[in-house]
Amino acid sequence: MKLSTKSTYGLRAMVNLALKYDEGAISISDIAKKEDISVSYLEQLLNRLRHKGMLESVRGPNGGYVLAKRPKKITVGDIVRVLEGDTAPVYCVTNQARLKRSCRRSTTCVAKGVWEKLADAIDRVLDSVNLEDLARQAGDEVGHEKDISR
Amino acid sequence: MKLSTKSTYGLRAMVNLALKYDEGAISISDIAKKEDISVSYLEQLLNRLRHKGMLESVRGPNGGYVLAKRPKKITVGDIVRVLEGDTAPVYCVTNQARLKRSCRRSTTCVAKGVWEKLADAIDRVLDSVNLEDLARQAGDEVGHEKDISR
DNA sequence: TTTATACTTGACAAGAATAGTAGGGTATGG
DNA sequence: CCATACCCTACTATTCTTGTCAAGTATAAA
Repeated sequence: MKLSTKSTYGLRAMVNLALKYDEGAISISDIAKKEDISVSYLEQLLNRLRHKGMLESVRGPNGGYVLAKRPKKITVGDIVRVLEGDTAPVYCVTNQARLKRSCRRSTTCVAKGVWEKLADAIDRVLDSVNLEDLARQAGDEVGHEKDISR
Repeated sequence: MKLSTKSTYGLRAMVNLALKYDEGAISISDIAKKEDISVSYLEQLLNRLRHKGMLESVRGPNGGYVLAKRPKKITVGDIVRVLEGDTAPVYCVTNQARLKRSCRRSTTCVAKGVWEKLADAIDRVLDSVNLEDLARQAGDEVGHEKDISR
């Protein structure tokens, strides 16, 4: 019942991009360095996000990635669903037909109700937070650090 | 972000035991047969639940397992925590000191807030349902089937 | 036009976790 | 005393995770 590093790294990368949304393309290596993530691994994650329409890429020198939508329009849930494949805690309650595996055991169906409630709660939380929220928080942190330093 | 079969099998087994809470010990093989789970595998799960004080065992002929507490006193969360080890979606927000791994990345801390909200939501759902609830549901299902069959 | 930069893609691989199997040992009711 | 059923440990096959590596392609700038 753990999120993989795909989601946690991916979210961190996306927050970085949200913080620099108005500054043009940011390169993978910049993010990788700042977040201490392997460049090759991060490449895979960002590419996947690009294919799903959350990022746009610019090739060549000074290239990099840019959010494809405004930070407010991208939720944590969007990112996790792309990178984790699915947010459902068990396959029988996923809403992605491709992954769905039904079960015909009688008491499993009793359990199913709990898993459905759980899946709803998870989605509700993940979709309640967007990149703008997180970027603002990150910005506040920086401001706070400055206050302390004087 | 998936629960393992440990939790799903374990919960199904526990619901079976809740349904027969007043009928003395139920053997592993009975449950295994009914739920179509390997006996050896189920043994491991029930033993672990016993060590954590959720089950009591009776050895010898007519032996088996009995819930150690009233069904109402055992939540789905209790079972998942025993079998899954932990319900937290990432290690940095677990409340089990043994598993905790902290991170010192700046933007990770931004993400941490989301993971904490998620961990809370998960626990809230899992602890809101107990075995009595599920047993009652299972009982209703049976009654409903009977109604249909006449 | 050349070159360095940076994204693109696919294959591969070590390590951990999952989902079991196997096979002995121990207690106990009949 | 013996069949039943729990008890315990070790082992294994498979899958998933977490990367690495190599060989591209596109493009801005010199």
